[in-house]
Amino acid sequence: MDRIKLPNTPSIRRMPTYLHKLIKLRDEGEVFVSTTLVAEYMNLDPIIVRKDFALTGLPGMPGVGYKTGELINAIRHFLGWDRECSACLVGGGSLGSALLGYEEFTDYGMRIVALFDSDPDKIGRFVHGHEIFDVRRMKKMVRLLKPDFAILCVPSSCAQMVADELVASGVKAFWNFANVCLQMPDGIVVQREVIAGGFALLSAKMLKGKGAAKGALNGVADCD
Amino acid sequence: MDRIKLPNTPSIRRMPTYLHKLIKLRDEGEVFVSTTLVAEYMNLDPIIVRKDFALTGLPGMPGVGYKTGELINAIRHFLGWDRECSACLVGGGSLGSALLGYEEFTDYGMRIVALFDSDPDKIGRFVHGHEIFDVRRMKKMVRLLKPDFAILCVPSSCAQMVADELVASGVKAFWNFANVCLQMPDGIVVQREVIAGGFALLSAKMLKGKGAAKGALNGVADCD
DNA sequence: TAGATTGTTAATCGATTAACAATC
DNA sequence: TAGATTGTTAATCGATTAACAATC
Repeated sequence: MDRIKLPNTPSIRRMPTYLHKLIKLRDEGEVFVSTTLVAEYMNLDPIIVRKDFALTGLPGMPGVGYKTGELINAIRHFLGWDRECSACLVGGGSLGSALLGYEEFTDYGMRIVALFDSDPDKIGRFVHGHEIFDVRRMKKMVRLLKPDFAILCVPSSCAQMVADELVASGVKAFWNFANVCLQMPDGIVVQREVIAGGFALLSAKMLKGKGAAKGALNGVADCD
Repeated sequence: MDRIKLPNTPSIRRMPTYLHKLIKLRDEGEVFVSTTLVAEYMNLDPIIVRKDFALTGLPGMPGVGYKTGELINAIRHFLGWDRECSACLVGGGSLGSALLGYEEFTDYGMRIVALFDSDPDKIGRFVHGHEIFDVRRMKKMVRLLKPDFAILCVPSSCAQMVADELVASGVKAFWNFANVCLQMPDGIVVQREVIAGGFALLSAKMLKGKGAAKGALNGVADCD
C-alpha cells in the first residue's frame, strides 16, 4: 500500500534515448559529445541534458563535452543495464513478437529466457528464435528459471490471473502491457505501459495546435 | 524551433486509464463512481483523480461522486476523442499488427484508413482486415485520404525519410514508434513512444527495490 | 444526523530554467 | 586569447499533496 515514488522519473525516461543516440555517435567515430548536440537532436534545452548526464556521476570536460564511450557506460550503469537481467514473456501475440524482435533489448542487458502462451495453435512454434511453451508449464519453469521480471502481453481479461500465478512462482517485478492496473501485494514492482496514454498526448497536442492556429490571428501564441 | 509545452501532461497520460476503467464500470451497471474507487484501483492518491476529473469541467456530486456516463463523455471530449479521427499506418510488422489489433482505438474515435509497407511479401496481404499497400503508393493515397495523422512503425533507419515524404504529402502529425527523434519543420506535431523508456523506469524501480531491502536493515525506508 | 465525497485554497515538493563562474 | 562547454547555485514553474468548508 505504500506509494514509494521514484525520483527523476522524467530524466530516467530520457536515458534510453540518450543511450541509443550516443551508441550511434560512437559507432560513427565520435569520441566526444556535447550536451548541445544531443539536445538539438532531441529538441530539448541543453541544460536538461546536462542535468541528466550529471545524474550518472560522470564528469564532463568544460569546453569539450563528454567522452562518448564513458558516457555510454555511465548511463548503462545508472540504469543497471550493465548487468544481465532475465525476463519471461507471457503472450506470443503480435505485441509479444514485436518485443521479442526489439534488438536493442540485448544492448540493455535484457534476455528473454522463456515465452508462454495458452493458444494451442501457437504452442510449439518459434518466434524470433524463441519457442512458445504451454502456459500450463509456466509455474514450474518460472520457479526453475527465476527470471528477474515478467513481461505481460496477455489479454487484459487474464492479466491479473497470470500475474497472481507468477507472483506465487516467485516473480517480483512486472512489465505490464495489458490494459489493467494489477492489484499486487507490497514489494512487487510493476511498470505499466499505457499505449493509449501516448495517443492521448498526441490528441491533446493536435487539439492545441488547432486552437493556436485560431489564436494566432489574435497574436496569442499559446492556448489551453 | 519553438518548444511549445503542453500543460497537464501527467493528467492527460492518466486519462485513458480512467476512461477504460469507467467504461468497464458503466458496463457493469455502475451509475455513479467516486474518485476514491478509481484512485484505489490505480493506486493513486484520490485527490490526484479529483483534480484530473476537474480538468474535464464536469462537476461531481458531493457525497456521491460523478455520473459514470457523463464522466466518460467529458473525458472523451477533453481529449478530442468524441470526434472521428483518421490515421494511416506505415509498417506492417508485428508492432503495426499489434496496433491494428488494439480494439480500444475504435472507442477513442481513431480509424486507420490505410496501411503501407515496402516488403513485397507483405504487400497485398491483410492484417486485421486492412490490406497492406505498397509504400510507393503512399504519397498519392495520403494526398487523397488526408489522414489526421500518421503512425510510424517502420525501422528507425527509414523513419525520417518516410516522415519527410508524409509531410510533403500534407500530414501534420505523427505518432512515432521508431527509435529516432524526427527532425521536423515548425507546426508539425510529433508524439514519440519510447518503449525502452518504460523498461528504464522498471529497471530503476528494481534497483531501488534492492537498495531499499538493504536500507531496511537500518530502518531507512527510501534510498538515494 | 452521520458518513462520504466534492471543490477550493494554500503549502509543499520536485523538475525545469536562468545566470554565471570555471575550465578546456 | 576567444569560443564553447561544463558545473553549480538560485529562481521559476508546475504538479502533487494537505487542509477544510460545502454538499449530498
